Amino acid sequence: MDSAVSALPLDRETKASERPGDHKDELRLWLRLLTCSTLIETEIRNRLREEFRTTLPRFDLMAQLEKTVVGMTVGEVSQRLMVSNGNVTAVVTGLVADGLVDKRSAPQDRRVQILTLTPQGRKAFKAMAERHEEWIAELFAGLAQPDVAQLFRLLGDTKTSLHRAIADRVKDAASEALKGDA
Amino acid sequence: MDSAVSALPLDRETKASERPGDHKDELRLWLRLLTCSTLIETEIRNRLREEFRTTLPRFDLMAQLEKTVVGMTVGEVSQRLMVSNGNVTAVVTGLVADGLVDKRSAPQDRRVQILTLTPQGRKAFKAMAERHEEWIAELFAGLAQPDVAQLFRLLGDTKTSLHRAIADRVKDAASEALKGDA
DNA sequence: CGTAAATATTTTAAGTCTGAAATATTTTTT
DNA sequence: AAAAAATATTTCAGACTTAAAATATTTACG
Repeated sequence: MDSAVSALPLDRETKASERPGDHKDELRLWLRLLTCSTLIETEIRNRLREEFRTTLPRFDLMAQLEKTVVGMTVGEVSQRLMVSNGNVTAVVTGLVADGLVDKRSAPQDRRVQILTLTPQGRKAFKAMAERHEEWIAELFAGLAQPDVAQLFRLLGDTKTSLHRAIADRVKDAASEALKGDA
Repeated sequence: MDSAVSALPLDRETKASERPGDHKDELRLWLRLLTCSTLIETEIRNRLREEFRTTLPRFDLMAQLEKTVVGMTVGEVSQRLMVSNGNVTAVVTGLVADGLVDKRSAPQDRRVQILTLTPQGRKAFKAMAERHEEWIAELFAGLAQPDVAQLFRLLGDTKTSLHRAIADRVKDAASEALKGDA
Protein backbone atom coordinates (compact mmCIF):
# COMPACT_ATOMS: atom_id res chain seq x y z
CA MET A 1 0.00 0.00 0.00
CA ASP A 2 2.74 2.36 1.01
CA SER A 3 4.77 1.49 -2.04
CA ALA A 4 1.84 2.09 -4.35
CA VAL A 5 1.42 5.59 -2.98
CA SER A 6 5.09 6.50 -3.15
CA ALA A 7 5.17 5.24 -6.73
CA LEU A 8 3.08 8.28 -7.60
CA PRO A 9 5.61 11.01 -7.04
CA LEU A 10 3.31 13.95 -7.62
CA ASP A 11 -0.15 13.07 -6.41
CA ARG A 12 -2.22 15.65 -4.63
CA GLU A 13 -1.00 14.85 -1.10
CA THR A 14 2.71 14.77 -1.81
CA LYS A 15 2.63 17.93 -3.80
CA ALA A 16 0.62 19.82 -1.22
CA SER A 17 2.98 18.85 1.54
CA GLU A 18 5.99 19.97 -0.47
CA ARG A 19 4.65 23.35 -1.44
CA PRO A 20 1.45 23.93 0.45
CA GLY A 21 -1.14 25.79 -1.56
CA ASP A 22 1.16 26.95 -4.32
CA HIS A 23 0.37 25.81 -7.85
CA LYS A 24 1.48 28.88 -9.72
CA ASP A 25 3.82 26.98 -12.04
CA GLU A 26 1.05 24.79 -13.35
CA LEU A 27 -1.21 27.79 -13.75
CA ARG A 28 1.37 29.67 -15.77
CA LEU A 29 1.97 26.56 -17.85
CA TRP A 30 -1.71 26.31 -18.62
CA LEU A 31 -1.95 29.97 -19.59
CA ARG A 32 1.01 29.66 -21.91
CA LEU A 33 -0.41 26.50 -23.47
CA LEU A 34 -3.69 28.31 -24.02
CA THR A 35 -1.93 31.28 -25.58
CA CYS A 36 -0.12 29.08 -28.09
CA SER A 37 -3.27 27.21 -28.92
CA THR A 38 -5.29 30.41 -29.40
CA LEU A 39 -2.61 32.06 -31.54
CA ILE A 40 -2.51 29.07 -33.88
CA GLU A 41 -6.28 28.68 -34.03
CA THR A 42 -6.85 32.34 -34.80
CA GLU A 43 -4.21 32.37 -37.51
CA ILE A 44 -5.51 29.21 -39.19
CA ARG A 45 -9.05 30.55 -38.95
CA ASN A 46 -7.97 33.77 -40.70
CA ARG A 47 -6.12 31.97 -43.45
CA LEU A 48 -8.94 29.50 -44.07
CA ARG A 49 -11.33 32.40 -44.42
CA GLU A 50 -9.08 34.48 -46.68
CA GLU A 51 -7.79 31.69 -48.89
CA PHE A 52 -10.72 29.26 -48.95
CA ARG A 53 -13.75 31.18 -47.69
CA THR A 54 -14.39 28.51 -45.09
CA THR A 55 -14.24 28.05 -41.34
CA LEU A 56 -12.17 26.02 -38.91
CA PRO A 57 -15.03 23.84 -37.63
CA ARG A 58 -15.85 22.85 -41.20
CA PHE A 59 -12.24 22.11 -41.98
CA ASP A 60 -11.85 20.04 -38.82
CA LEU A 61 -14.96 18.03 -39.55
CA MET A 62 -13.89 17.31 -43.11
CA ALA A 63 -10.45 16.32 -41.82
CA GLN A 64 -12.05 13.59 -39.74
CA LEU A 65 -14.10 12.27 -42.62
CA GLU A 66 -11.06 12.26 -44.89
CA LYS A 67 -9.42 9.68 -42.62
CA THR A 68 -11.90 6.96 -43.47
CA VAL A 69 -13.24 5.20 -46.56
CA VAL A 70 -16.40 3.75 -45.04
CA GLY A 71 -17.55 6.98 -43.42
CA MET A 72 -18.04 7.92 -39.82
CA THR A 73 -21.06 8.26 -37.57
CA VAL A 74 -22.11 11.54 -35.98
CA GLY A 75 -21.13 10.20 -32.57
CA GLU A 76 -17.71 9.13 -33.74
CA VAL A 77 -16.96 12.55 -35.22
CA SER A 78 -18.29 14.21 -32.10
CA GLN A 79 -15.95 12.13 -29.92
CA ARG A 80 -12.89 12.70 -32.07
CA LEU A 81 -13.39 16.42 -32.34
CA MET A 82 -14.39 16.63 -28.68
CA VAL A 83 -17.49 18.66 -29.43
CA SER A 84 -21.16 18.00 -28.68
CA ASN A 85 -23.38 15.88 -30.92
CA GLY A 86 -25.61 18.84 -31.57
CA ASN A 87 -22.67 20.80 -32.84
CA VAL A 88 -21.74 18.10 -35.32
CA THR A 89 -25.33 18.04 -36.57
CA ALA A 90 -25.23 21.81 -37.11
CA VAL A 91 -21.91 21.91 -38.95
CA VAL A 92 -22.81 18.86 -41.03
CA THR A 93 -26.04 20.54 -42.11
CA GLY A 94 -24.01 23.31 -43.70
CA LEU A 95 -21.55 20.95 -45.34
CA VAL A 96 -24.35 18.80 -46.76
CA ALA A 97 -26.06 21.94 -48.11
CA ASP A 98 -22.81 22.84 -49.87
CA GLY A 99 -22.49 19.35 -51.36
CA LEU A 100 -19.25 18.58 -49.52
CA VAL A 101 -20.59 15.88 -47.21
CA ASP A 102 -23.04 13.06 -47.68
CA LYS A 103 -25.27 11.88 -44.82
CA ARG A 104 -27.35 8.70 -44.84
CA SER A 105 -28.73 6.43 -42.17
CA ALA A 106 -27.02 3.08 -41.77
CA PRO A 107 -29.09 0.25 -43.29
CA GLN A 108 -28.57 -2.13 -40.35
CA ASP A 109 -29.27 0.47 -37.63
CA ARG A 110 -31.43 3.37 -38.60
CA ARG A 111 -30.52 5.40 -35.52
CA VAL A 112 -27.04 5.86 -36.90
CA GLN A 113 -26.15 8.47 -39.50
CA ILE A 114 -23.14 7.76 -41.68
CA LEU A 115 -21.15 10.74 -42.89
CA THR A 116 -18.77 10.68 -45.84
CA LEU A 117 -17.04 13.28 -47.96
CA THR A 118 -18.52 13.65 -51.42
CA PRO A 119 -16.01 13.53 -54.30
CA GLN A 120 -16.28 17.33 -54.39
CA GLY A 121 -15.70 17.49 -50.64
CA ARG A 122 -12.69 15.21 -50.92
CA LYS A 123 -11.18 17.37 -53.62
CA ALA A 124 -11.85 20.60 -51.73
CA PHE A 125 -10.37 19.15 -48.56
CA LYS A 126 -7.25 17.93 -50.32
CA ALA A 127 -6.45 21.45 -51.52
CA MET A 128 -7.04 22.95 -48.08
CA ALA A 129 -5.12 20.25 -46.22
CA GLU A 130 -2.01 20.84 -48.30
CA ARG A 131 -1.97 24.55 -47.51
CA HIS A 132 -2.93 23.87 -43.90
CA GLU A 133 0.10 21.68 -43.43
CA GLU A 134 2.33 24.39 -44.85
CA TRP A 135 0.82 27.00 -42.55
CA ILE A 136 1.41 24.87 -39.48
CA ALA A 137 5.02 24.25 -40.50
CA GLU A 138 5.50 27.99 -40.98
CA LEU A 139 4.10 28.72 -37.56
CA PHE A 140 6.46 26.24 -35.88
CA ALA A 141 9.41 27.16 -38.09
CA GLY A 142 11.21 28.88 -35.20
CA LEU A 143 11.55 25.59 -33.32
CA ALA A 144 14.48 23.26 -33.96
CA GLN A 145 13.51 19.71 -34.89
CA PRO A 146 14.65 18.21 -31.55
CA ASP A 147 12.49 20.75 -29.74
CA VAL A 148 9.51 19.71 -31.83
CA ALA A 149 10.14 16.10 -30.88
CA GLN A 150 10.56 16.86 -27.20
CA LEU A 151 7.54 19.11 -27.06
CA PHE A 152 5.54 16.35 -28.72
CA ARG A 153 6.72 13.89 -26.10
CA LEU A 154 6.00 16.20 -23.17
CA LEU A 155 2.52 16.94 -24.48
CA GLY A 156 2.01 13.20 -24.69
CA ASP A 157 2.78 12.96 -20.99
CA THR A 158 0.47 15.90 -20.39
CA LYS A 159 -2.35 14.15 -22.25
CA THR A 160 -1.86 11.08 -20.08
CA SER A 161 -1.95 13.20 -16.95
CA LEU A 162 -5.12 14.97 -18.09
CA HIS A 163 -6.95 11.79 -19.01
CA ARG A 164 -6.09 10.28 -15.69
CA ALA A 165 -7.14 13.30 -13.64
CA ILE A 166 -10.41 13.57 -15.54
CA ALA A 167 -11.16 9.85 -15.19
CA ASP A 168 -10.38 9.99 -11.46
CA ARG A 169 -12.83 12.80 -10.96
CA VAL A 170 -15.58 11.02 -12.86
CA LYS A 171 -14.99 7.97 -10.69
CA ASP A 172 -15.17 10.12 -7.54
CA ALA A 173 -18.46 11.64 -8.65
CA ALA A 174 -19.89 8.19 -9.37
CA SER A 175 -18.97 6.76 -5.94
CA GLU A 176 -20.29 9.93 -4.35
CA ALA A 177 -23.63 9.42 -6.09
CA LEU A 178 -23.82 5.83 -4.81
CA LYS A 179 -23.18 6.72 -1.18
CA GLY A 180 -26.75 6.54 0.09
CA ASP A 181 -27.87 3.61 -2.08
CA ALA A 182 -26.80 0.42 -0.30
CA MET B 1 10.51 -3.89 -39.12
CA ASP B 2 13.78 -3.02 -40.79
CA SER B 3 12.73 -4.63 -44.02
CA ALA B 4 9.48 -2.75 -44.18
CA VAL B 5 11.25 0.57 -43.80
CA SER B 6 14.05 -0.14 -46.22
CA ALA B 7 11.50 -1.22 -48.80
CA LEU B 8 10.56 2.44 -49.09
CA PRO B 9 12.51 4.89 -51.27
CA LEU B 10 15.48 6.45 -49.55
CA ASP B 11 14.03 9.92 -49.01
CA ARG B 12 11.08 8.42 -47.19
CA GLU B 13 13.14 6.89 -44.45
CA THR B 14 15.14 10.01 -43.62
CA LYS B 15 14.16 12.53 -40.98
CA ALA B 16 11.33 14.97 -41.57
CA SER B 17 13.68 17.96 -41.46
CA GLU B 18 15.54 16.46 -44.39
CA ARG B 19 12.41 15.76 -46.40
CA PRO B 20 11.34 18.83 -48.32
CA GLY B 21 7.59 19.31 -48.35
CA ASP B 22 6.90 17.04 -45.42
CA HIS B 23 5.65 18.72 -42.28
CA LYS B 24 3.84 15.86 -40.59
CA ASP B 25 5.74 16.26 -37.33
CA GLU B 26 4.61 19.83 -36.90
CA LEU B 27 1.06 18.85 -37.79
CA ARG B 28 1.01 16.09 -35.20
CA LEU B 29 2.48 18.48 -32.66
CA TRP B 30 -0.29 20.98 -33.32
CA LEU B 31 -2.99 18.35 -33.02
CA ARG B 32 -1.59 17.15 -29.73
CA LEU B 33 -1.32 20.69 -28.42
CA LEU B 34 -4.93 21.27 -29.41
CA THR B 35 -6.04 18.08 -27.72
CA CYS B 36 -4.41 19.09 -24.43
CA SER B 37 -5.85 22.55 -24.63
CA THR B 38 -9.36 21.27 -25.38
CA LEU B 39 -9.25 18.65 -22.63
CA ILE B 40 -8.30 21.27 -20.05
CA GLU B 41 -10.80 23.84 -21.29
CA THR B 42 -13.66 21.36 -21.29
CA GLU B 43 -12.85 20.13 -17.82
CA ILE B 44 -12.53 23.64 -16.37
CA ARG B 45 -15.75 24.65 -18.11
CA ASN B 46 -17.56 21.67 -16.53
CA ARG B 47 -16.21 22.38 -13.06
CA LEU B 48 -17.01 26.09 -13.24
CA ARG B 49 -20.57 25.25 -14.21
CA GLU B 50 -21.06 22.57 -11.58
CA GLU B 51 -19.36 24.30 -8.69
CA PHE B 52 -20.01 27.97 -9.42
CA ARG B 53 -22.81 28.08 -12.00
CA THR B 54 -20.71 30.23 -14.26
CA THR B 55 -18.88 30.01 -17.58
CA LEU B 56 -15.26 30.08 -18.72
CA PRO B 57 -15.51 33.35 -20.69
CA ARG B 58 -16.89 35.08 -17.62
CA PHE B 59 -14.18 33.63 -15.42
CA ASP B 60 -11.46 34.63 -17.89
CA LEU B 61 -12.75 38.16 -18.14
CA MET B 62 -12.94 38.56 -14.37
CA ALA B 63 -9.43 37.13 -14.11
CA GLN B 64 -8.14 39.97 -16.24
CA LEU B 65 -9.92 42.63 -14.21
CA GLU B 66 -8.65 41.13 -10.98
CA LYS B 67 -5.08 41.90 -12.06
CA THR B 68 -5.55 45.65 -11.84
CA VAL B 69 -6.65 48.23 -9.31
CA VAL B 70 -7.46 51.07 -11.70
CA GLY B 71 -9.54 48.97 -14.07
CA MET B 72 -9.05 48.05 -17.69
CA THR B 73 -10.52 49.27 -20.95
CA VAL B 74 -12.60 47.09 -23.25
CA GLY B 75 -9.80 47.12 -25.82
CA GLU B 76 -7.20 46.10 -23.28
CA VAL B 77 -9.26 43.13 -22.11
CA SER B 78 -9.97 42.19 -25.70
CA GLN B 79 -6.25 42.16 -26.52
CA ARG B 80 -5.25 40.19 -23.46
CA LEU B 81 -7.93 37.55 -23.91
CA MET B 82 -7.33 37.51 -27.68
CA VAL B 83 -11.02 37.83 -28.44
CA SER B 84 -12.93 40.44 -30.44
CA ASN B 85 -14.10 43.74 -28.97
CA GLY B 86 -17.68 42.80 -29.61
CA ASN B 87 -17.24 39.66 -27.60
CA VAL B 88 -15.95 41.60 -24.61
CA THR B 89 -18.94 43.92 -24.85
CA ALA B 90 -21.31 40.94 -24.82
CA VAL B 91 -19.74 39.12 -21.89
CA VAL B 92 -19.38 42.35 -19.90
CA THR B 93 -23.08 43.07 -20.40
CA GLY B 94 -23.90 39.89 -18.53
CA LEU B 95 -21.39 40.50 -15.78
CA VAL B 96 -22.65 44.05 -15.26
CA ALA B 97 -26.24 42.77 -15.11
CA ASP B 98 -25.16 40.36 -12.36
CA GLY B 99 -23.43 43.11 -10.40
CA LEU B 100 -19.97 41.57 -10.75
CA VAL B 101 -18.42 44.19 -13.00
CA ASP B 102 -18.67 47.96 -13.12
CA LYS B 103 -18.46 49.83 -16.42
CA ARG B 104 -18.05 53.60 -16.77
CA SER B 105 -16.65 55.86 -19.43
CA ALA B 106 -13.31 57.47 -18.66
CA PRO B 107 -13.73 61.13 -17.66
CA GLN B 108 -10.85 62.34 -19.84
CA ASP B 109 -11.82 60.32 -22.95
CA ARG B 110 -15.42 59.42 -23.31
CA ARG B 111 -14.78 56.87 -26.06
CA VAL B 112 -13.11 54.63 -23.52
CA GLN B 113 -15.01 52.36 -21.15
CA ILE B 114 -13.29 51.45 -17.92
CA LEU B 115 -14.11 48.06 -16.46
CA THR B 116 -13.54 47.08 -12.85
CA LEU B 117 -14.67 44.27 -10.60
CA THR B 118 -17.28 45.30 -8.07
CA PRO B 119 -16.54 44.28 -4.45
CA GLN B 120 -19.01 41.45 -5.00
CA GLY B 121 -17.22 40.49 -8.22
CA ARG B 122 -13.87 40.55 -6.49
CA LYS B 123 -15.13 38.30 -3.75
CA ALA B 124 -16.77 35.86 -6.16
CA PHE B 125 -13.65 35.73 -8.29
CA LYS B 126 -11.39 35.07 -5.32
CA ALA B 127 -13.37 31.97 -4.39
CA MET B 128 -13.34 30.68 -7.96
CA ALA B 129 -9.68 31.44 -8.56
CA GLU B 130 -8.61 29.41 -5.55
CA ARG B 131 -10.48 26.34 -6.77
CA HIS B 132 -9.37 26.96 -10.34
CA GLU B 133 -5.72 26.87 -9.32
CA GLU B 134 -6.29 23.57 -7.55
CA TRP B 135 -8.03 22.09 -10.58
CA ILE B 136 -5.17 23.03 -12.87
CA ALA B 137 -2.64 21.53 -10.48
CA GLU B 138 -4.68 18.32 -10.33
CA LEU B 139 -4.81 18.12 -14.11
CA PHE B 140 -1.04 18.47 -14.42
CA ALA B 141 -0.32 16.29 -11.39
CA GLY B 142 1.03 13.49 -13.58
CA LEU B 143 3.95 15.64 -14.73
CA ALA B 144 7.15 15.84 -12.72
CA GLN B 145 8.22 19.34 -11.76
CA PRO B 146 11.19 19.42 -14.18
CA ASP B 147 8.84 18.44 -17.00
CA VAL B 148 6.54 21.30 -16.08
CA ALA B 149 9.50 23.66 -16.26
CA GLN B 150 10.74 22.31 -19.56
CA LEU B 151 7.31 22.32 -21.13
CA PHE B 152 6.91 25.90 -20.00
CA ARG B 153 10.19 26.81 -21.62
CA LEU B 154 9.44 25.02 -24.89
CA LEU B 155 6.04 26.66 -25.10
CA GLY B 156 7.81 29.98 -24.62
CA ASP B 157 9.92 29.21 -27.68
CA THR B 158 6.77 28.18 -29.49
CA LYS B 159 5.10 31.47 -28.63
CA THR B 160 8.08 33.34 -30.03
CA SER B 161 7.97 31.30 -33.22
CA LEU B 162 4.24 31.92 -33.61
CA HIS B 163 4.46 35.66 -33.04
CA ARG B 164 7.23 35.93 -35.55
CA ALA B 165 5.47 33.87 -38.24
CA ILE B 166 2.27 35.84 -37.77
CA ALA B 167 4.08 39.20 -37.87
CA ASP B 168 5.97 38.17 -41.00
CA ARG B 169 2.75 37.32 -42.78
CA VAL B 170 1.11 40.61 -41.80
CA LYS B 171 4.18 42.44 -43.13
CA ASP B 172 3.98 40.48 -46.39
CA ALA B 173 0.33 41.33 -46.82
CA ALA B 174 1.09 45.01 -46.18
CA SER B 175 3.89 45.22 -48.75
CA GLU B 176 1.68 43.31 -51.19
CA ALA B 177 -1.03 45.92 -50.73
CA LEU B 178 1.44 48.75 -51.41
CA LYS B 179 2.77 47.27 -54.63
CA GLY B 180 0.86 49.47 -57.05
CA ASP B 181 0.88 52.65 -54.94
CA ALA B 182 4.21 54.42 -55.49
C1' DC C 1 -11.56 77.03 -36.36
C1' DG C 2 -13.29 73.14 -38.93
C1' DT C 3 -12.86 69.14 -41.24
C1' DA C 4 -10.48 64.73 -41.96
C1' DA C 5 -8.31 60.92 -39.90
C1' DA C 6 -7.74 58.07 -36.11
C1' DT C 7 -9.39 55.62 -32.15
C1' DA C 8 -12.68 53.03 -28.99
C1' DT C 9 -16.68 50.75 -28.58
C1' DT C 10 -21.18 48.88 -29.88
C1' DT C 11 -24.25 46.81 -33.02
C1' DT C 12 -25.40 43.45 -36.36
C1' DA C 13 -25.82 39.11 -38.78
C1' DA C 14 -24.37 34.73 -39.08
C1' DG C 15 -22.12 30.77 -37.41
C1' DT C 16 -20.46 27.84 -33.50
C1' DC C 17 -21.08 25.64 -29.28
C1' DT C 18 -23.20 23.74 -25.15
C1' DG C 19 -26.32 20.86 -22.01
C1' DA C 20 -30.63 19.16 -21.66
C1' DA C 21 -34.94 17.61 -23.45
C1' DA C 22 -37.16 15.28 -27.13
C1' DT C 23 -37.36 11.82 -30.74
C1' DA C 24 -36.37 7.59 -33.01
C1' DT C 25 -34.63 3.15 -32.98
C1' DT C 26 -32.63 -1.02 -31.14
C1' DT C 27 -31.66 -4.16 -27.35
C1' DT C 28 -32.70 -6.26 -23.02
C1' DT C 29 -35.70 -7.86 -19.62
C1' DT C 30 -39.64 -9.88 -17.95
C1' DA D 1 -44.10 -10.36 -27.34
C1' DA D 2 -44.69 -6.14 -24.47
C1' DA D 3 -42.40 -3.07 -21.53
C1' DA D 4 -38.26 -1.05 -20.08
C1' DA D 5 -33.65 0.33 -20.77
C1' DA D 6 -30.12 1.72 -23.70
C1' DT D 7 -28.33 4.08 -27.67
C1' DA D 8 -27.89 7.64 -31.49
C1' DT D 9 -29.23 11.74 -33.15
C1' DT D 10 -31.77 16.04 -33.42
C1' DT D 11 -33.94 19.95 -31.52
C1' DC D 12 -34.00 23.72 -28.45
C1' DA D 13 -32.81 27.80 -25.83
C1' DG D 14 -29.19 30.37 -24.57
C1' DA D 15 -24.49 31.87 -24.49
C1' DC D 16 -20.28 32.86 -27.09
C1' DT D 17 -17.80 34.24 -31.07
C1' DT D 18 -16.48 36.55 -35.10
C1' DA D 19 -15.89 40.15 -38.90
C1' DA D 20 -17.67 44.03 -40.60
C1' DA D 21 -20.46 48.13 -40.41
C1' DA D 22 -22.08 51.80 -37.61
C1' DT D 23 -21.55 55.14 -33.93
C1' DA D 24 -19.25 58.23 -30.90
C1' DT D 25 -15.42 60.77 -29.63
C1' DT D 26 -10.83 62.69 -29.89
C1' DT D 27 -6.76 64.17 -32.36
C1' DA D 28 -4.34 66.05 -36.32
C1' DC D 29 -3.86 69.28 -39.67
C1' DG D 30 -4.74 72.69 -43.13
